[in-house]
Amino acid sequence: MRILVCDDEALIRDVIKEYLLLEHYEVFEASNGLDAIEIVKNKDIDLIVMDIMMPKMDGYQAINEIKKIKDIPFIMLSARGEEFDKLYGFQLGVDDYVTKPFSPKELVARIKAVTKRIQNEGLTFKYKTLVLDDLAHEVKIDDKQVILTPKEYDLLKYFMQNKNIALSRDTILSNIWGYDFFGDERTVDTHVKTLRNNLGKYRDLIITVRGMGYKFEIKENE
Amino acid sequence: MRILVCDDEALIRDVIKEYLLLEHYEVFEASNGLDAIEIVKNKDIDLIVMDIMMPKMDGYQAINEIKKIKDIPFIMLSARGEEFDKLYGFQLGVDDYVTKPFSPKELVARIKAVTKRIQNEGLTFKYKTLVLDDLAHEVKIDDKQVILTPKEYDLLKYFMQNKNIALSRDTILSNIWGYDFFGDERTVDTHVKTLRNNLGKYRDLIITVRGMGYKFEIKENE
DNA sequence: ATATAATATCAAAAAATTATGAAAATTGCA
DNA sequence: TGCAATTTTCATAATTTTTTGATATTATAT
Repeated sequence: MRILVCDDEALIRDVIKEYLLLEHYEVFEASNGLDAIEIVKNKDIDLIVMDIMMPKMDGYQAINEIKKIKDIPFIMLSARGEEFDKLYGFQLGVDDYVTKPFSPKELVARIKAVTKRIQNEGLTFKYKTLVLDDLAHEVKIDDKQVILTPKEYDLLKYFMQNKNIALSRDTILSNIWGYDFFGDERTVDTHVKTLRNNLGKYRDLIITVRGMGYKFEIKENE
Repeated sequence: MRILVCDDEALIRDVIKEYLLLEHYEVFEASNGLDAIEIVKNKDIDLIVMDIMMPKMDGYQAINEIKKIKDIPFIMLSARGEEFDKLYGFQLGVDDYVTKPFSPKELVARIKAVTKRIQNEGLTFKYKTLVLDDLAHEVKIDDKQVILTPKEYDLLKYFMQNKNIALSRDTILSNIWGYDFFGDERTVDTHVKTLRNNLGKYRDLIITVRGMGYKFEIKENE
């Protein structure tokens, strides 16, 4: 997974780079939009971390140019207080954004989330006649489509990606709701309930692990 | 899990402490970097919450010194508006940081996230056909799942982690129930009983050490 | 062998956890 | 904006687990 970090401050680039290297990403650096475009042309970049405020060509312009070349996911860095209108007005194609000052861990978590999304893009998860087609974003049982709400869909996908692993409510929350969800843990229970109801004969695949959380359990030899 | 909170403001320390105690962390306090170093030397601290701005020795210096002694995860507290450069120039190895004013809930959530990473997870313990798979949070004997209650599971895991070591009821209680359990020591006996029953042919692995406690004894050469 | 101390067992009470249903809040969209 | 769908919260029911305390059993020293 190759990541391009574009920021005019070398210090920030370095810090981000250090953290990403720890996670075994391949990291490229650019100090301005023009350099970034050059790198995108020559390297097979999977994700770009782009600062908005930069001399010469700002982050928005750079993204515009890059989008013409290749469709790459972006995470934007913005200084606190930068106009949110502009931020929101732009967001076609921006996958996430992070406000400075940010915690390195937060940035890495978001990058991970996006890259994970990329890696699982279009994957299909199956168990017997239960099929989750992520590209079509639909779920079928016995070849018949099952209508799920967005959260139910995310939850099922997360379960299928992590089959046979006991997942705490906390883990589920931070992976599906985001690390910054500070609501009630019981929320998970409710969604498990509705998801189970929608899974019909497969409802028992979601096992309650008392004192722990839930587990999507499938016996491999069937 | 032992946490050291280092901040020159007693009020802030107290608030953090209150919240952490609710989560059953053991909390130590230091009002300056020097004290923090002393505590790290003498107590087995698992995580440090460190304010950056402090008199005498600031948070950065303290971290530098502590890192020489022991590699402990840090969460930094920084006042909003503290120089961005300084913040980023330093914190390789800082696991997260939180900007003041922060919500206690947020801080606790971040602490939880870091401590969770620390704890050994996903391990598998085996003895002959007795297998404890911690990731799946399940126990099997002869490839057949054995249903255990949470306490039984924790107890078995603890035994398997400490095989061939005689463990007093007191030690077992403080490790599985927590240091703040004020109940009867006989409680352990009851759980040992039910665990033995569930272990079937392996029930004799748990040996009673009269006048002392219990021991999970396995002969390595079998 | 017997007394004594420690452990094992048991079942009922207490506590904790999860499931569920419904209301309230939020979000997304026409 | 207002409607419909979704998400979240919250109270209560259902279930499971934990603890307690009484009694039985076992081990040990004399």
